[in-house]
Amino acid sequence: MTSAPDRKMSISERAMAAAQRPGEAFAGTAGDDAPYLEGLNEEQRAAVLATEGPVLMLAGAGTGKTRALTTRLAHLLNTGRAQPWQILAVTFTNKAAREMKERIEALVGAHVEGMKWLGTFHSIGAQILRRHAELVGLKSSFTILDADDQTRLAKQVIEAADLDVKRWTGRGLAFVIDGWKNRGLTPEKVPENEAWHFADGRGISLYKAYQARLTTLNAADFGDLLVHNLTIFQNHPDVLEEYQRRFKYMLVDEYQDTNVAQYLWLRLLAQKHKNICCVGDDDQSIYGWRGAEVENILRFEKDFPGATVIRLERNYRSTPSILGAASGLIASNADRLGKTLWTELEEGEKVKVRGVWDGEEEARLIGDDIEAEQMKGRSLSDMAVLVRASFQMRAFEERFNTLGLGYKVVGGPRFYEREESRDALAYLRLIRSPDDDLAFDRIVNKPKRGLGDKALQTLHKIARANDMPLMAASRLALEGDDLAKAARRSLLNFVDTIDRWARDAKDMAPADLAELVLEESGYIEMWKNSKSPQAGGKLDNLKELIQAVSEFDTLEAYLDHVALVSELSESSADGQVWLMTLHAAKGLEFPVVFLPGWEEEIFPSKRSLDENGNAALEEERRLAYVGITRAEESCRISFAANRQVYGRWQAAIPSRFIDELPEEHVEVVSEPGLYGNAASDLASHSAFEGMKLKDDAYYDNPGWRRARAAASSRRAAEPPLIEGRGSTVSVSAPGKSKYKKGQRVFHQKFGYGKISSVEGQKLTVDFEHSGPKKVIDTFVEAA
DNA sequence: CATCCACACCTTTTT
DNA sequence: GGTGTGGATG
Repeated sequence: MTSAPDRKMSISERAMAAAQRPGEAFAGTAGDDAPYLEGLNEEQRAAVLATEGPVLMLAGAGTGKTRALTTRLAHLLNTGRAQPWQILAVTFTNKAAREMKERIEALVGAHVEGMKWLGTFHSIGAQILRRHAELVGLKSSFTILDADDQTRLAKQVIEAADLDVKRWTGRGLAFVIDGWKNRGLTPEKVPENEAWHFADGRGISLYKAYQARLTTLNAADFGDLLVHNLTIFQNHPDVLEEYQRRFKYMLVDEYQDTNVAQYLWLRLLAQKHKNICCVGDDDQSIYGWRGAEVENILRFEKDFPGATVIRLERNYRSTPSILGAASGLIASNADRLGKTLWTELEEGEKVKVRGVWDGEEEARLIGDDIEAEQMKGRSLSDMAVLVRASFQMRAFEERFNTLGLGYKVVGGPRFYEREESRDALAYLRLIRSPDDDLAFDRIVNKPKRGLGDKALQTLHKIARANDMPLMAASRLALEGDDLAKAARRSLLNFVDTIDRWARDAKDMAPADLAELVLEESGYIEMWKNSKSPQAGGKLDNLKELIQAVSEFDTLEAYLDHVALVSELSESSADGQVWLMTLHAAKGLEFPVVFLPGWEEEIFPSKRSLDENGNAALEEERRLAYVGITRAEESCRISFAANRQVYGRWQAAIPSRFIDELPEEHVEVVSEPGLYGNAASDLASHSAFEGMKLKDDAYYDNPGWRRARAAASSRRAAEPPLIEGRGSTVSVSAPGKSKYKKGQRVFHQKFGYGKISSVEGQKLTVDFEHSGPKKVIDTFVEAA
């Protein structure tokens, strides 16, 4: 059980925490009746007490997973089974790591400080790599590259290989390399036949070149943090053994999201003590696109014979309606371990499904709902709007702004991805690691120092000829006479200044250094003189950045933090509605949850389906499951008939996921006639009988009347149910269309077109002006 | 070196 | 629809 970012511990948890005076807890008397075990259910308790040997904890949504998990850690510490630094606890996200830390702290107090090995895979991987960097040809001061740096570097590699940069993008190469790294593959280990994944068979050699560049730059990308670990463990058994011995107990959260590299890493480390506890929920695996392998969790028992499997199925979060809807939906997935969530909570309101005319109306109605809830005394921070993709957020932000509703976007544009942040960081990076060419390139002439293209080209040439970093090449260039006089003076000044800062850095607080650098470099001056309207904001951000640095003791710690965390700490928000993607919402819960945009092509995402077919569809469905199960009391799904994408109007049809919701847990509040006979058919359904037709004055326009007319002319034509599991909601109504392939039709928004295929009531029409689109037949008329 | 314009790409999700 | 990049131009 986890909670919204700003939610406090429950009262019982606080009581437990208070009862647990840190010092006394370590007296060693804690046994099976320790106070912190109170209030756990049988399965949770089993998960805490099964300390020895491999354990797989299958924890459904809202079943008190985090509580079981943190109690387990507290138990290990309290019973003296392990010292804080002998426990490896890995999570997938920084948010999860932070939360776990806080909750353990509440249980065992300051002892959490000793838990040096609690963190994300990447941060722990980085820690280990710093200690043994030289074993893979790096210095321990190596820079961690973010996605942007990675792409630039990949692009440089492609350019150096004389390939067409238009055809083979840096992003593309970075993507392929990432895929290999996710599977734990160094260039040597990539199967030959996969060279074709990029640039007509040159994939592997480009990967090699890319790695060589990284070594020269003394840098590691995200994937390297783990792959280098694997290389070190495999080539240096003594190092591996050191860690195997150290980690007496291991704990892995969100195991369903681990990729192959992470899996190998865990397996190597667990070999000695085998006390590994993996927690996960196969139904919440939503990171397949990033290399996560659900198989890892599905085959745990094979990997660790004799594993104890514990299922947490009692849900403390949601009402039976919400659970029922979610369970019914996820039942359509074939590839799952399967579990049955149950709850003792009261029935509560049904999951509401609402169809609306367009995205604007959707945002307006959700805004209204939020205000209505607020009137009833509900706090804004108890409500969340969860979207599939971030571009969907804009409609809501605009609406909330007009209403004056406070909202908080989680995971929006990232602070450290902004231009000024990256520039400032580049200065700091170059000071710490002079080999960091990406940083050098970024700031050598920013602000302008008269080191233009000409000078830079010369430097790059020298660097390439001698296979050295740009900083070293600069020194060399200053000895030779390849540079123009002005450039030479300027470069000398630049190099000297960097050197001086590097000396200063040794005995200076990092925040002071940052301030000094930004001032002396003229960087702040540059923005002050800028006429750009954003300059003010940028200066503010720079101040904020310096403020952030001041929370760290060393420059290193700060730079690592930035690379691995990439967000400023979330300030808690009362009086603000949450707005975030479904991915960002995993692990959170809210009394009221809005799930807009449930339309084919958006959710499930077309792009995802195009790339990965059925596997992707199942992942999208799990994402829907995650969304619904975030809700405690009220869950409101909506879809629009029309939506603007890229500024073009698109007809949309309701998501197949809506059809898959079990009818008995759902209440449909679609505007009547919206989907032609679909909605009216629903009205004839037992569950929806007597549904009041709303006054439709609002919809009194020609297009609408046409749609209505078409709808009523075919009322009760076809049964609305998709066959299969008896009672499911059907909104997209696969009835039979009166239109035929090849027929010419007119559509209110798209104009004239010819039908290219008919599938139930869904037509694919080749419109003369807007190209092929899928539309519901009630929206067109014969032309 | 600054500014303009054409164009491509975008709208999946993140360490 | 907006934004960001890269090339051409003054």
